[in-house]
Amino acid sequence: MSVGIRHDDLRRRNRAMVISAVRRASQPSRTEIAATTGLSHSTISTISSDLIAEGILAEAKSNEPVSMKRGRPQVALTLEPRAASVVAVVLSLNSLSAAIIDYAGNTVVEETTRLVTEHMSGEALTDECVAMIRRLTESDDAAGGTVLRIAMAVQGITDAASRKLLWSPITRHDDIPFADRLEQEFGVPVTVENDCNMIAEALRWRDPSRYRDDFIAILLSHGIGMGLVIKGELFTGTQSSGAEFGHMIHRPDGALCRCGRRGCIEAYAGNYAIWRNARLGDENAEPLADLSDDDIRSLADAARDHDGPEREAFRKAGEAIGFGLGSMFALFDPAPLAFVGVGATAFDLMEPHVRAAIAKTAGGLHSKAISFDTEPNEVPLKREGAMMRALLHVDQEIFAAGSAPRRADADVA
Amino acid sequence: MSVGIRHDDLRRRNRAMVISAVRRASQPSRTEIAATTGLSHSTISTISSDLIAEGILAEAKSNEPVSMKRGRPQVALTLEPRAASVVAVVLSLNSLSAAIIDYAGNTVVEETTRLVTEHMSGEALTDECVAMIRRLTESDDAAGGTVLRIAMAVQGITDAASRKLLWSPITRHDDIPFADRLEQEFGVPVTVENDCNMIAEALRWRDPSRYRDDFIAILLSHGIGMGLVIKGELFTGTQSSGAEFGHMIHRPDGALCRCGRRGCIEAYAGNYAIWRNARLGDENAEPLADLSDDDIRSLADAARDHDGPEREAFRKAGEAIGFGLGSMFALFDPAPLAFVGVGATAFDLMEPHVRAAIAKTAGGLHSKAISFDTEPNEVPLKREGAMMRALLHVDQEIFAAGSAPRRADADVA
DNA sequence: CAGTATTTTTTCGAGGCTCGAAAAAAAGAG
DNA sequence: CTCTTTTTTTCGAGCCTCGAAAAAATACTG
Repeated sequence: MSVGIRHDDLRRRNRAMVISAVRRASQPSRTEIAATTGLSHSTISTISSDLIAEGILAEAKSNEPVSMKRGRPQVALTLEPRAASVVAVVLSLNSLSAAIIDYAGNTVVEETTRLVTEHMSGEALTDECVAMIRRLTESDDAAGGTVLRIAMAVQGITDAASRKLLWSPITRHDDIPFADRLEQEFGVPVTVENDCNMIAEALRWRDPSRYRDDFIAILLSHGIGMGLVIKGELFTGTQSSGAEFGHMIHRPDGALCRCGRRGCIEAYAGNYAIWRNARLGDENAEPLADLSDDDIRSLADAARDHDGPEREAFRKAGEAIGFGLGSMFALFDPAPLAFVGVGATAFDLMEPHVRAAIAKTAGGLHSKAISFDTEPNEVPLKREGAMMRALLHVDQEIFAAGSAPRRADADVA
Repeated sequence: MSVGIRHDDLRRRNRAMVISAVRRASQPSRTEIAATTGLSHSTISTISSDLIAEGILAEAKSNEPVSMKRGRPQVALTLEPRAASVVAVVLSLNSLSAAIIDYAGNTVVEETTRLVTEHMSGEALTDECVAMIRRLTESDDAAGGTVLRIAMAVQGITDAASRKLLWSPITRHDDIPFADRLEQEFGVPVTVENDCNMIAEALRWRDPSRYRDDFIAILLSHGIGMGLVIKGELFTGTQSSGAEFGHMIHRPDGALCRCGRRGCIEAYAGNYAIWRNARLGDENAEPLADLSDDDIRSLADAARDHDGPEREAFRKAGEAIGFGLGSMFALFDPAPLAFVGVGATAFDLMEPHVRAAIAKTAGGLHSKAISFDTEPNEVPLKREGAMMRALLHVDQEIFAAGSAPRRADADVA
């Protein structure tokens, strides 16, 4: 049962609200914050002056947009960049990247490397992460606030506690405890989360008007991933990161999936599946290990150019996605969709079939009204999502709790 | 954005916690409540004496279980039955029932009627509900607390705000605004919710050790319904009651479903589908309108007796359910299951096929560990669920807020 | 049977938090 | 230079929860 509310929780929650209001709005004044939170002006005044004294917020002195209004001008509040920093790590098939980000969300340093993840053990992968983070934190550019949190976005299934990678297509090894090792190395809390969930988180911040309480991000790539936001919350499994759209069953005992099972949506709509259908015409052929983005683009060009197996392969992919979405919509009603990744460049070939399939399902009543959007480049989204996760945690768990000031140089102000 | 916490919210929430602790535990003492809520003894003491003064709680004087312990004996707190009452209405195919329930959860009066819902308009159905509730509230037995809330459990899809029945198999009419009409008639808040969601709510109270944070109730009846609890919350759609397991797609463009579409799980596992497969062997035959429970039982007997079309029909049903569950488990991991309704009496015929299908899906790793339970009689569950919904609302929204005492005779104590 | 030990419940003052009202601050308008 | 308007801060009042101590109610002990 959830625990009672103590008196000091109250302050903590209201501090959290103020911080979150500042992060969300561009540069709100105290008055605006009072309006959005519903708290009184006096409370907001007290809390924000505390936060400024602690070096978490700052008054934006710089630009004068010349209010042109009578009365005392509003003072815009901002996040103090030096209040803290976080590290966002993105680990994907054959690629690792990391960045240090300041408290205001600006990237301070970053690095990206190619590595052959398929042939690496869990330990080797962790070592690479440790080494890269260490290079970044020790680089000269990494001045500013102390690192208070590290967030990883990885391809694959993570556990519900965000501590380890349970299974991933990028390596043959299971149960890689990234969080434990990284916490040990760097002495700050670490989370490991599924990359598609991070994509969803990022979309929320990129375009809050479109992606707010309910939406679906689908990653069309070698495999098929999904990040799901329902009722304003990231939807995860009870034990794992969940939302494995790609492994919902499209056709019982159907095409051979990379996961070894049969009939998964991914076995029709993953890059390898589209290539297999177009080039081999054999649903049971062993999935290819890797496939370049160009391979997919040329399949798409061929499909656009003339009728043939390529076009049919994209049709099957669209159909699988559409029926899968229809099944999901039976559970929680239709929601706006974002298709992310290379596959999004070929989405024009799939869209009519996606819609046609949805129309045959319970969600079909509104099939035409469902909004589709595409974003070919998933890499920045993954990083932004991991960054936001880390920053929000600092906001809510560390700074909202108060106590000591965190800024490296709190006495400057 | 969610609103800040004011000072009086604090009291309201903590009052809510105390009430909920009393409703949950059998007869907790103040000390136990302090332990479960984490609040201090003094706070619990203040709040509970307030609640007693307001006639919401009472000290259980009666039975002495002879604590056999040294020290001042604990005083058990109970819900004061006369603090309020609620009405629970259950509307199903050709059947309407309602009951008045006191604040402690005891049924005061009840009534059940058969009616031919299929041929009734929305207005006629509402009229029947109004008439039955009026009979109950005006009956002599209905002494006790004032009715503070009415909760309906209906077969079909309701809207997310729990105000109307959007679509139902029990009538050909759509969009029936039960809540508006009943509120107008009786002057108390009314909710209309999907019956399977109420079944899930009821299971939580019947067996909290088994069904708590994550579980699935599946109603095997003429159609297939589901009530889903994830992370301690009833899972509903964003616009509708959602969780329409029966209309997830099992086989694209497959068997003809009662809903007019093709390949839904229900079109393989609903009573009509099992009967159709067993007796007609034609998946495209128009679904029968009604089918008695005995029809299903005799199909099950035949299937147990010898191999043949009956056994095959149950196999197909089990397979459809299993693949459907597998797809769901890809989204949120496996959870304990309760199979409710007539179909549960034939579940022995389906279980191996359900498990075999799950084993072929992403949830399959733990397929043997997933617990199945059956409960043939869904009717009391629906009523209990509606009752609990109504009572919890009174707890949380009305009594937690405080202000005036609600008891009919608050000065008796 | 009286006194002691033990456990539960209540009482009471202290400390925090938010709120409303009023004051102070900071501009533009005339 | 004064008035008006709007934002922000200050200050006392009113709640709420907490810890400690007191009160209450029972079993144990000799």
